[in-house]
Amino acid sequence: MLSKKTKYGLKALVFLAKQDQDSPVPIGRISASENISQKFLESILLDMRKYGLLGSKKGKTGGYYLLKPAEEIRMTEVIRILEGPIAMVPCVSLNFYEPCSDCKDEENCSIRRLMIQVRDKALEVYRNSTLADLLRPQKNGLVPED
Amino acid sequence: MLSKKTKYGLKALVFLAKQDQDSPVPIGRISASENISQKFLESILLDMRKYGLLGSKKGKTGGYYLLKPAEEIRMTEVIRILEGPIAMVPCVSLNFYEPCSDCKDEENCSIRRLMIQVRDKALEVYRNSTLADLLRPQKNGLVPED
DNA sequence: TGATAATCCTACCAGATAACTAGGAAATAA
DNA sequence: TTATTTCCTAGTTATCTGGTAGGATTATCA
Repeated sequence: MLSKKTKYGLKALVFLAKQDQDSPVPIGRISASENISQKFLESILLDMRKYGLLGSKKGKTGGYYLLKPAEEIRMTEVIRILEGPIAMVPCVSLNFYEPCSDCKDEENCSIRRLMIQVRDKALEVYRNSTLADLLRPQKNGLVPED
Repeated sequence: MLSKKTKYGLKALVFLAKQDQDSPVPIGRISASENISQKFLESILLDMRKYGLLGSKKGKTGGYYLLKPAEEIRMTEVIRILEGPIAMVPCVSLNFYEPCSDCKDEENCSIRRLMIQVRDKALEVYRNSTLADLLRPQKNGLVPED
């Protein structure tokens, strides 16, 4: 499940991308518009700044702003900063790898093989979508049969 | 992240599929072989039985066994029983749908659109693999560049 | 220069969930 | 009838999530 942190972070990014890029947007405006606890959002934005996704300006006319055009902000980057690993199992994560304590034969682990497939498919999606793609208003896809 | 419950459950299924299908396997044998707390595994197997994945037999020669051949046990089914929704967001789940409390316009939610793509890709993987596929010993796939 | 309005930083807290544990009832085979 | 299993309910403990509190720091502007 996607954490609220990730959800809020994504919403904030979308909001920022829609704003005038020449002046920073204060937290209060984002939290009010998106119905997010200001203090919680504060910590999320701070995080995104720390990892180079956002810039910030202190003081009276301060706030947050995108450091790159929305077209260049890939979802792989965003998800990893906000949610952590894209993989479902640490032993399959590319950026947050950790061996399983119990697993003896990683190479031939059946669960691992399945989870690698899932990871690769998710990566495919995230790699091919940028913040700019999230902005385009358009109908959601149809649901599959199962 | 995959819960330990799911991991253990999958391991147990794989173990069961490898055994002689004519006699039930007691929990103790599975937990010992797979290094899982017996009591915890007990509750997991009970769950899988409840949802029709496993059969059980009480008493002295009792234990658990698969109700279907491994080829017919799809991962969609297994994951949903053990882990719950496959989707990352309830408002996108096919089997565990729930609307977002905050979301005003579900049809045009940008996060939702992204998450539908991810869900569909994951479904694709799970739908195309059965318990039998997990049994085949074979090398894990190569890692992609990013 | 001082009031104001913003980010920055550390720490804390409450509720939920995950991962297990305890103990015994019910069933079944030998 | 005894040993061995599943079945069931109800705990317990540890970790994580979401949210708060309070103040230090920085920058604008009157």
